[in-house]
Amino acid sequence: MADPALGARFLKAKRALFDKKYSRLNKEQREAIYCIHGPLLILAGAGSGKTTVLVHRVTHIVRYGNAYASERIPEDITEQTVETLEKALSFPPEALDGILSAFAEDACPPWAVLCFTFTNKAANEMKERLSATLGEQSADDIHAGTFHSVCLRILRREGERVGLRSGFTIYDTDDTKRLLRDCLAALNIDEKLLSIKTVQNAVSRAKEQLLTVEDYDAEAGGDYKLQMAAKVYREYQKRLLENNAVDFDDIICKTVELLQNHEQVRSYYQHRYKYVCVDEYQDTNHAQFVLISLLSGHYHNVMVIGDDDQSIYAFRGATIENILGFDRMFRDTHTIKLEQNYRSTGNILGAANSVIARNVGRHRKRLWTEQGDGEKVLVKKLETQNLEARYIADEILRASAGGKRPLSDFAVLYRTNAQSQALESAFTRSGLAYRVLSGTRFYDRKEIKDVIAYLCLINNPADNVRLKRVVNEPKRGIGNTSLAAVEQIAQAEGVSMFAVMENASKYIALSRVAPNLAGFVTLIHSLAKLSTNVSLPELFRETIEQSGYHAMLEAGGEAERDRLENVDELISTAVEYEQNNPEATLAGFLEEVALVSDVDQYDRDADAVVMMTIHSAKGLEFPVVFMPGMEDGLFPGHRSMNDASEMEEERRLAYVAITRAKQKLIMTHARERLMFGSTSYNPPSCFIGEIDERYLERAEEPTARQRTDFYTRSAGSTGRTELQRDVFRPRTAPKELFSIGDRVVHASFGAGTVLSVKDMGGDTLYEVAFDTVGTKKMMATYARLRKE
DNA sequence: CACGCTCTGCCTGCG
DNA sequence: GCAGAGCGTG
Repeated sequence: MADPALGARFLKAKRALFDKKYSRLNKEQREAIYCIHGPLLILAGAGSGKTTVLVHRVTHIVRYGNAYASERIPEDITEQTVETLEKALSFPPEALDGILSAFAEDACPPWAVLCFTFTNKAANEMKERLSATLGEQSADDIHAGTFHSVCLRILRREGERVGLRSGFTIYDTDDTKRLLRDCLAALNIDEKLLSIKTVQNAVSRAKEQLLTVEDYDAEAGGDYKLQMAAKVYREYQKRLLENNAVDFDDIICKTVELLQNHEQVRSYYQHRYKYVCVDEYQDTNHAQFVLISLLSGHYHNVMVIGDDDQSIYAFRGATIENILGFDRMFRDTHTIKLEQNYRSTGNILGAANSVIARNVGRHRKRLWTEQGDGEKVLVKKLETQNLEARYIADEILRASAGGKRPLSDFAVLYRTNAQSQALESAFTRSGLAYRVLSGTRFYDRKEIKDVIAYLCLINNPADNVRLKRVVNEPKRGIGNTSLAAVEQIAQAEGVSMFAVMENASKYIALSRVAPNLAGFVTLIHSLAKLSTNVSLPELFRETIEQSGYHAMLEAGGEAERDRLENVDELISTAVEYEQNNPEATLAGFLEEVALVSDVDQYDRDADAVVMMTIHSAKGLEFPVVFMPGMEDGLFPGHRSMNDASEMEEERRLAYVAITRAKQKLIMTHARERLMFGSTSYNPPSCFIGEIDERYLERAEEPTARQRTDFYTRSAGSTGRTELQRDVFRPRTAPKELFSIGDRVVHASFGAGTVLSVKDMGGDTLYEVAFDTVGTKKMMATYARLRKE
């Protein structure tokens, strides 16, 4: 037996070495990494290095297992070994890996670690960072993915046990809507009584709560509306089954059902995954919580990380109670709070803290920083939304002029997508390069969904929802009446609509449209045949050609040009997919498309101001952040203002927005604003009032007359007053006139050549071909061009 | 069956 | 203020 004093020195040296390895992290972060057994809740405030902790912890588990906490002392330990270890303490952290690996104990194989994320983007980021620390080989074995992709993988293997037939398709929210519309029609329910949106939400909430049709029916009780919703839910599930389809919620709750009811399957996965990690835990719903509990049911090594203060998705079913009550749901939970912020200045954090402190339902946290106070948060009142937009554009031009800051330093974060309109036009006029992260995602575009629907049909002709979507797109003379007849026969005979169409001539009811139906059937047959022997891009091209979809868009001329481009873009994604997957199949492509619906829009390298909703900004950070529309009725939204829990969610949203800013935050509000076509006069947001004044700087406002003056006269009109000049004065030389062919320089676009010059209402519109950023149009007053 | 007119309702949105 | 859906007519 070794000398106890020597053993103690060994343990001390070992732990000191680990601390040294992670010396760039703070104490709480290190604690999170070392704590690998049992339930762990990490409350990670905004900007507290959440991802770093997550990645390091997984890496640590795989490399060293329980090495840090272990009390084990090697039998053969000698004075000399301990001395070597103690000496190693002076090594740089990077040089310690070799020594530390000798301490490894119960290191976990990578394939036994499961990490859940919410978005594909987060999953990819995690995989990338794990590759960087662990090496590609091990990182690839770690199962990191979205809830949906992980569950789908399980369902593809075991789905038959919960009533899914192999090759089932996935319906997105739009397909779901279409199917629900059919259900309402079949049940003779007026959409005015029970809107599609309402049932869609009801069904989705029900599934997130793991309520079956029977449960829901029972809960409806005497409530007529709920009873109707229950009927629709029942019909909807029946039809999903007929179409061999699942919706997004089914992917989760069918997996839960599978694990709950099939001991063998449950046991397999429980033993397979030794460690379960969940990112953004505040966004999980009840079904996901149950899933996590089931999967971690054997080893109980479940770690969740998140920030209750950033829970902003209650409206889509997330239950903040999951993170608030984690320690009650999992016995012997260890909780760690990460409160040191590495992102923002003191004033910005002060503002964030004072707003969020008003919420009642939260874990108490207070962000702090070692950085200085920085600049105060600027609050600026403007007269109208257009002036607000111009103010922002002007401030950005000023702050970026002469390359002081790249445009990518600036972000404009707003509550609603509609707010981007005014901003965009102001930015265009100022010649500011900008990017809008819009609400409609690539795969949500109508033209893309149409082409995909054709492809789904080739892959699975039983898919009635997709069939109905494209059967008359472009027009083929197959209207609703004929379609209804087809559907009725299909229902009566218990076959798919496509099967009825294949034999259309057999049915008297269809005699009139039979030739049209036959044309469509021939199209799908011929494409299906093609799909077996040509490449995916080739198949896509043939699909849009033969279906007449391409011709239809071309006939649309200028108006449809974007759509045409998007369709071409889809073909490019097929090319890419084939390059990445040697065994590319149509079914595989469609599956990926169903779950990967965001082509990551945000490119942080592009030199452009970025604008987006606060929701989409979660997880991002920017040196300078503008928050326009800080008005009661807009933010917080008028629907939330008389509901305490909704107000708390809006407040968390404000907290998310504020904590995106690293150095400078500017909040603006407009006295009058166009909402739904009419003018509203909104008071400044109550959230501004909740910020302690010592963190604020209120910009003084020009008088009403002066402002109106500026607004009513268009930029550069002959009647410009001194004041207007003062507000929007060009920062470079006074307006100079250029002609075609002149070489000019723009503050943010660099050098270029003037292509055209056009007089426009006293101002001049230049079209300039820049050497590096392409051709742009801009008004002289705002472009501030200089001679090269 | 297709087109055009009127009516409604509208925040945020991952898979 | 605008888009999508419902409805009536050619």
